[in-house]
Formats: sequence, structure tokens, C-alpha cells
Amino acid sequence: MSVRPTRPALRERYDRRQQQVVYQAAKVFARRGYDQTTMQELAASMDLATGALYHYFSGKEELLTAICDQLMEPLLEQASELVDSGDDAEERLRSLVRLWVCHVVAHRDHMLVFQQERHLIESGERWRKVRASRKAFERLAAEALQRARPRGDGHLALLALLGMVNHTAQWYRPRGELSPEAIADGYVDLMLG
Amino acid sequence: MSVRPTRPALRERYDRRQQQVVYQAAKVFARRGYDQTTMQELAASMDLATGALYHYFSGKEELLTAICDQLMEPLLEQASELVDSGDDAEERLRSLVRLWVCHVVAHRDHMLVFQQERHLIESGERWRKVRASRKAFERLAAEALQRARPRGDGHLALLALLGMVNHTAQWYRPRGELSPEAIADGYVDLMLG
DNA sequence: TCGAACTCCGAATGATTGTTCGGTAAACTT
DNA sequence: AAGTTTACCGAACAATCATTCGGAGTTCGA
Repeated sequence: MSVRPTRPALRERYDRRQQQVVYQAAKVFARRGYDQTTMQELAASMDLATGALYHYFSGKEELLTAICDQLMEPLLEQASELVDSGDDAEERLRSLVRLWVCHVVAHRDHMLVFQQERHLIESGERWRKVRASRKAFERLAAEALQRARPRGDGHLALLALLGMVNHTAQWYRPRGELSPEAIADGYVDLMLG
Repeated sequence: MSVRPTRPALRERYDRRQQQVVYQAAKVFARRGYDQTTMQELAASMDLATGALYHYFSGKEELLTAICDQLMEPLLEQASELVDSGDDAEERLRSLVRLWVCHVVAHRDHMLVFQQERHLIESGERWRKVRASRKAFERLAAEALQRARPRGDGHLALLALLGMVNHTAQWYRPRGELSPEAIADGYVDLMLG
């Protein structure tokens, strides 16, 4: 069972290692799939013994929770800050979409796992918080979109925007010609005609 | 091992039952996930014994292949026919997107499974045909989009369109207020400004 | 430097589950 | 109606894999 050190001096190292495990797990889960990846494979990919993983997480599913939290929490936090900025509606939308796309491509593996395991996340008490974060973010996006684009079907437009941005994780490659910002601007241009 | 009847009179029943199994598998896989669904669960959901599934499919993975084939083949076929129609560029794009959205919502479960198991499909000899179908359809969509929208970043626009249409499977509900055609038109309107 | 806390090891285990297979009843053919 | 093929049963098997746990080496605090 995972136990965080009581000694303050050791917590930092523990937390750092824990984050590393999450990132590696996201990487491997994204490529091989969550269920197809065995704990022994995952451990081996970090040069760890199987049991070592349980020093940081109480089980496989908690690893998945950590991946989703690591994905949603910073996004929601940064997005909330943006909303308070004083730009005009279009600029606020553009800023939000840029932040969003940047976040998606910076956490591509997290996103792919998140999407792959959608059916798990959609139901079950365990995922309540993750669902709430996603919902909250979608609300922010809906608001920004509505203000920048008062006419037309706001509902469908939001769903379309969600689709294109989230889909970015599936094709974006760091060596590609388009920067995250350029991609975001392209999306916003589509939304605003 | 699955053995298709040699007697012609029995093939029809066999094929029909096989299709039923595929549809049920898509339904259950979409909700519970491919790996989380056991063959015994799947069989039970059809009031069948476990072994009966192997009368129609040689294994679990072949079931997944069948789901993907059942999804992609008719779509590609119908889309290919559309391309030859004589409408002008915008109408052809609209027809294609309508067909596409209708197909996605009519095969929602298939789509969800297809997306969930993307990591499996992306690699492995077994999935070559499925990947080829998807690629071919995307090429048709790219062409239709390019003709209807000669200016702007065609590449990004295609990716955006792919994203929003495929994402439709994740939120569409039959009882919703928007018809598949209305959704498709909304998407096309976004693409054409 | 000593003891406690920490990090990790890796074999064993217990549960799960895809697949097999011998058998039974029904359907079809002639 | 006898014989053959088809459809399905469901218990058993073999393999996989998440998790446990006793211990060994290391780091920290005093």
C-alpha cells in the first residue's frame, strides 16, 4: 500500500517520483491501452520491480485517476483565470482555445488515455471529480463561445469545438508544421466564420 | 472454431445471427469497454452460452474486426457513390457530411468501440484493411472539402471536420432536438463560414 | 553512528477469463 | 425415417495478471 513519507524532507522526492510514474503510465497506456498494459510491463518500462509501483499508488485504477486529475486540474485552473481577464469577447475565446490546444498537445498521452477510457469515467462514483472538472471546463468554453458568437446555434457550435480540439490529440505531432497557437487560431477562425 | 454452413439454405440464418452478435457486441463493448467485457457477459446478454459465440467467431478479436468492418465498409461504399453525383461542390460536401453524420449516429456503438480501441487498430497487420478504409474515406472527405472551400488551410479544416463529426457519436442521443441532417448542415455551415 | 523510516525487490498467490471440447437436441436432406 | 449437418450447451482448462508481502539495501534524523 502506498504511504507518503511523514518526514517533510522526503516528501518532495516522493512526490516527484510519483509524478514521473504518472507520466510514464500515461505514455505507455496511450500506446498499448490501459487494459493491455500489465503492471509488470509498466514497471519494467521504468526499470522498476512490479511491487515498487504499489509504493506510489494503491492500484492500477488509482494510476488512471491520477492521469485524469493531472490532465484536468491545471487546465481548469488556468482557464478560470483567463475568464477574469479584460479582453473583448473574441480575444477571450481565442485565448481560451489557445490555452486549451496547448494543454491538449502538451498532455497528448493523458488525453488519449482519457478518451480511450471514457466508458469507465462516464460512470462510477470514483470518477465524479473528473467528470465535474470536465463539465466545469465545458461551461467556461460555452460561455466564452456564446459571448464571441451571439448568433447561431451555440449548442452545436460548442460540441463542434469540443470535437475538433479534443481530436487534436490524435493527429498532432511535435514535428508538424502547425504550432499549437496556429491550430487554435484556425479553429477560432472557423467558429467565427 | 466458427464454421459457416455449407448448405446454402442455412447460410442466410447463420449470417443473420452473426450480424446480430456483432451488433450486440458493439453495444456491450461501447458501454463496458472491450477488455472489461468478458465473453461470458457478452454471451449472457444474448441469452447464449459462452461457447456459442465461438460458433460464429473464432475469437474475441475477430469480433472487434467485424465491428470495424461493419462500420467502415458501407460508409466507404456509399461515399464513393456520392462522389460521382453531379451536384456542385458545396452540395456534394453537404451530401457527404450528411451521409457521414447519419452513419455515425446510426452506428454509434460501433463508432465508440472504434474510437476506444484506436490504439489496437493503429498498429498490427490484422487491422490493415480497417486503416485503409478509414484512409480512403478521409481522402474522399478531403477532396470534397477542398473543392467546396478552395481557400484557407484545407489540411486543418479537414482535421477539424473529422474531429467534430466523429465526436458526434459521444453526445448524440436519438431523443435530442437535432436531427442528424441538421447537425451535418450545422457542421458544413461552420466549414464554409 | 545508531535506529527508524524509506525505497525498492521479485517470487508467490488468488482470482479472473478466453478458449476448448465432448455432448445433446434440433433442423435439414434424401 | 435414418443419417448428416447445424446450433448451442456449459463445465473444465490453461494462461494471464493485479496485488501481496517478507525482506534487503539505502537514506535520514539525532
